Amino acid sequence: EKTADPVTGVPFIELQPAQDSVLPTFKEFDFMTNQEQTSKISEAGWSASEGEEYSTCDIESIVNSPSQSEHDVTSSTLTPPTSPFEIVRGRPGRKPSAAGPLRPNRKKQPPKGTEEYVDKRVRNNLAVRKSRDKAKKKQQETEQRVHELSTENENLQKKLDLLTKELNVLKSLFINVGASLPTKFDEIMSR
Amino acid sequence: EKTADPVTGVPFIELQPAQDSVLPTFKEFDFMTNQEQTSKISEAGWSASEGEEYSTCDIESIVNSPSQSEHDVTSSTLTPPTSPFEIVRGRPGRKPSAAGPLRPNRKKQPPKGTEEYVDKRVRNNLAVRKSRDKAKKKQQETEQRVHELSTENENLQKKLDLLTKELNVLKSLFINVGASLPTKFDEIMSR
DNA sequence: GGGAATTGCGCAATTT
DNA sequence: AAAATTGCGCAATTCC
Repeated sequence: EKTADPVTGVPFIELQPAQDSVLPTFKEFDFMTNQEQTSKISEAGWSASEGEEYSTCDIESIVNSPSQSEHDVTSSTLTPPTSPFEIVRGRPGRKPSAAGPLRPNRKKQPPKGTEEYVDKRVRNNLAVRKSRDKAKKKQQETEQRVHELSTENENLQKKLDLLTKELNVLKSLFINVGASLPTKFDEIMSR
Repeated sequence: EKTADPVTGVPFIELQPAQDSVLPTFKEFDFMTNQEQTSKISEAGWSASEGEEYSTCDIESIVNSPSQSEHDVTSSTLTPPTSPFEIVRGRPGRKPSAAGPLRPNRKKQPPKGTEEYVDKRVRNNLAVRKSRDKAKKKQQETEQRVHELSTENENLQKKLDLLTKELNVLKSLFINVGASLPTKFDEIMSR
């Protein structure tokens, strides 16, 4: 029986199955095909409806945890962690997104020899490049925005300083002339 | 003979070898090992000293060019393009950085079986992850900064509006009382 | 010179 | 279903 990921060498972690669960263990589940996983899931009466959010595990904390039993599962949005599936994704591989739900709807990947496969790869590679260019552009624009806002801020601050100074001067002049106006002033300002 | 990259399917471009060159053609060079490339280079009496900058080609323009002979080689900083090595990098692969120089000083990569190789890969993979985490963190901080600056900006603008209003009121009051102060005012403000 | 840090790229799992 | 994202590893390059 395998005890570590054949590719990365990261050791598998022993996880406790959910109580009274008919669900397979982490390792068992992980070595199933998508189809097998899916049927196991429905067999267990467990399903994810659209919009539901499930908790995921923090892979790093599992891998780095001195005690293998402490696998800090983050709190879920709607459903408390009740199934080992929620930590299945702790296996080395794609890390789930922030609140990545586990949706047992993986599609079978096309066979590696097929023309379909090649087509898909080519298209995906184009999409990946596009997406990354976009992200890069966004990053640059965000930094540009910071510069613009900083400049604008400085200018506003300068104007503010100037106005404050003017106002103080005017007020002191009022005092010199006579403090008879503050009442009127407040009245006017309140409009 | 191969006419396209086996992986990406991007067609290879026919390039003209440098005049009187003992250098191999693009395709020949591209299929050499690093070591073979290096010896070919020194064999041709071509070398890059520290600090020299060489021109590189614009891969996109080559690939997208309707005419395969127009491979827009960017102008070099110190050395005009005189060798096909400068466009060797037009092959699908790592795109040279902005002014990416071509330095024929590639180190021989450790053999794939070696323990040294594995060590290197492991270390590099760690470094890559670290670097990407850092970049991601930076991006988030930049966006956070935009938020902060925007908020600050709004607040400053509000203050500014208020002060402006106050100032206008005070000034109109002055006018009501008598226009004798503007002179003094300017005098005071000029300090 | 040499190891760590970057970066373009492709793969495949996932999300949208 | 197709396109967009995203974690990850490789290898070339750059940085220090």
